[in-house]
Amino acid sequence: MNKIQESENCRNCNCKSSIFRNLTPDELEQINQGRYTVHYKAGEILFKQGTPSPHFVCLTKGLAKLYIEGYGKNLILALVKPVDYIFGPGSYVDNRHYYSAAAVEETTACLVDVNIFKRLIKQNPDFAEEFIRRVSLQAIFNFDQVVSLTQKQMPGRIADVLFYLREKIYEKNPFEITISRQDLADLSGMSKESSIRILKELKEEGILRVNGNTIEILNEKQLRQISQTG
Amino acid sequence: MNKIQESENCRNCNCKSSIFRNLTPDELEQINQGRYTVHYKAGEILFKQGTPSPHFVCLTKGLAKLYIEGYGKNLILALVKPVDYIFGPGSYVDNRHYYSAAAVEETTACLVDVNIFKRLIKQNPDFAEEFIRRVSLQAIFNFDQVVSLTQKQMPGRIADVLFYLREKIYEKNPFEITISRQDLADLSGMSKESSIRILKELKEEGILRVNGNTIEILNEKQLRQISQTG
DNA sequence: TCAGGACATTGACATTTGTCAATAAAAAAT
DNA sequence: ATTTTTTATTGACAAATGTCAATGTCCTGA
Repeated sequence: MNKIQESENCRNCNCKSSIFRNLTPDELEQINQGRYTVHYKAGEILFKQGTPSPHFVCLTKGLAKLYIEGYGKNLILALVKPVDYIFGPGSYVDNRHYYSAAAVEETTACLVDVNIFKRLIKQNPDFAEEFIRRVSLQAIFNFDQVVSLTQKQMPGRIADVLFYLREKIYEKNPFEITISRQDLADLSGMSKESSIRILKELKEEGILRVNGNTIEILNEKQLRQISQTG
Repeated sequence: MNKIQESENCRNCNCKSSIFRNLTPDELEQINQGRYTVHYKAGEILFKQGTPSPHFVCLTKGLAKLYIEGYGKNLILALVKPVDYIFGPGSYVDNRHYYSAAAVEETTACLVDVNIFKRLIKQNPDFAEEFIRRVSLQAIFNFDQVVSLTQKQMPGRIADVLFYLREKIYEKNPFEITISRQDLADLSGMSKESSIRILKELKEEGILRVNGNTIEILNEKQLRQISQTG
């Protein structure tokens, strides 16, 4: 479907995360040495919150969700699609995962030894700076999310999630979601019944077209308005 | 009141953040060159969300709150006390602040030119690694916070904030809060009326002693229980 | 094809939480 | 000391949201 293609070797691979752009061929070769590829079926868990975190994970195919297992409910922090990576804060603290990750679709990932990654961070200042920049972007994204979750009412939260799905994940409109209604709820901090109801209301108001898992944003302006109003 | 004391010079200063422990005397001198001290009265704003972010800010006295100005409400992300620093993610993205900071008490801070800080990050890999470690700790803290805010009911959220205040900010019990009830509400994502009511209920149940701004956790076990139950 | 299971949908209802208005208390200013 | 202003408190009520139970739909495997 697109030009992304795996390679035997990180040097020639065109499905590596752009975070690696500052690495020399030799450094890429070091990454390659400590790397292996894994396939996951939809629903399979990549790693569980609380377990050791020995890998930098780079998604080359599919879709994964990152979620915190809270008190009865889950909170989905983000969806990750190719070519992006998963590298949680625990790697620099206590080598534990602070969230779980699961494949939403059939997924392929490259795992890289975390120590190699950290060694390169210390060796290559440009790489380190790029890494810090990405961690910062992540933090900014999280700020938006926490404001949405704590200060907006349900329609506003659903609106934000729909924009996120359209702009960052599926990148088209209409888009066919591969996540469940429960996932939609876990992304927007509400019960699945509520997420279904809000979706239905937005449909009845003509703001969305919803047909099973196909969603189209019909009235972007009004949805944007709902996102703002809370 | 304590042994913390400012100095003319970062090298001899014993109120510098421990993040600087990996710097050489020469590097500390570089920090010192681009540094100046500022005093703030209670309530004064250190910087506003959206404005340029030219400084690494290190608190040497007082207490500050970091808060996102959302839709009508504020969300307090953290309180910062000496000797700790404020350095938001915008510095590595677009040089803008993504949250505001205001003095809660009479406060003193050292401001350091952000470019000097970033230069040292690139020069000194140990310093860079320590910085990444701290950013990671921050992220982990934020995870706990977002779970509390999105998955717990009001008593659980207040319980979490009370533990935070006792363990991380005032570091004693009983403790006298210097933040308002509105701030308490902004920390726990609710209206100030609700924060007052929950405090009252916890008092009536004998879990807290509340007298004006003095709070004592009387039944830690039960409060812990409330935090867990949601 | 059919049975079983997972996911989606809906309605009724209880609970949680916010809003508004009134009052009290405390702090700041004159 | 007194007024003014801010902050804290309380109660009544409305709105938002979750829970539970029933039902429908879709998909999978025998």
